[in-house]
Amino acid sequence: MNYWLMKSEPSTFGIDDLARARNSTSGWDGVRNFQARNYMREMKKGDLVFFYHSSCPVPGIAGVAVVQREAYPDPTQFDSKSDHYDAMSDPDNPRWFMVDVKLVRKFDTVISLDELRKHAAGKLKDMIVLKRGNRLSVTPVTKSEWSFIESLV
DNA sequence: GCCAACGTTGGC
DNA sequence: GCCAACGTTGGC
Repeated sequence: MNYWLMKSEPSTFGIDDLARARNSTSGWDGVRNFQARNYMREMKKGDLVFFYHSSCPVPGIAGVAVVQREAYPDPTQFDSKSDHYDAMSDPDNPRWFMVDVKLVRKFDTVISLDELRKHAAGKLKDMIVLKRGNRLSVTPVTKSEWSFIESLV
């Protein structure tokens, strides 16, 4: 089993939106970055995901979700009315993929980016999301990083 | 294949 | 709203 971190802006889709979704499950559409897409295609059902809130008053990890459905073509790429429409994508060879995730638990308080940074020289020294200039919206998390962060909850 | 220009992300 | 950092595009 593998571990991941996925970013979303809570003003668009936050952990509370996932909690309100049918079966607490939602598709994670709209990813338009090749590296992030490639990571999503590696995801297996049952993999665990940190749900990260970005571009908000307290950026950080808001809870845990689980991969419920493995990668499949993101329909928004073919919807000319969607913000995520991609005229270059061929329906016979789609560019963009998405997964479905189900909420496992919302943390009582967000593990803030500030708090994570306190460990940036220690246990979390290789964590991608703490690297300078990182913008990748889907990143792998190691087992040791995962366990350590869970211990901060 | 290089690289400048541009658009986007995301913390502050 | 600013701006550093980065990915992508497109001219050459």
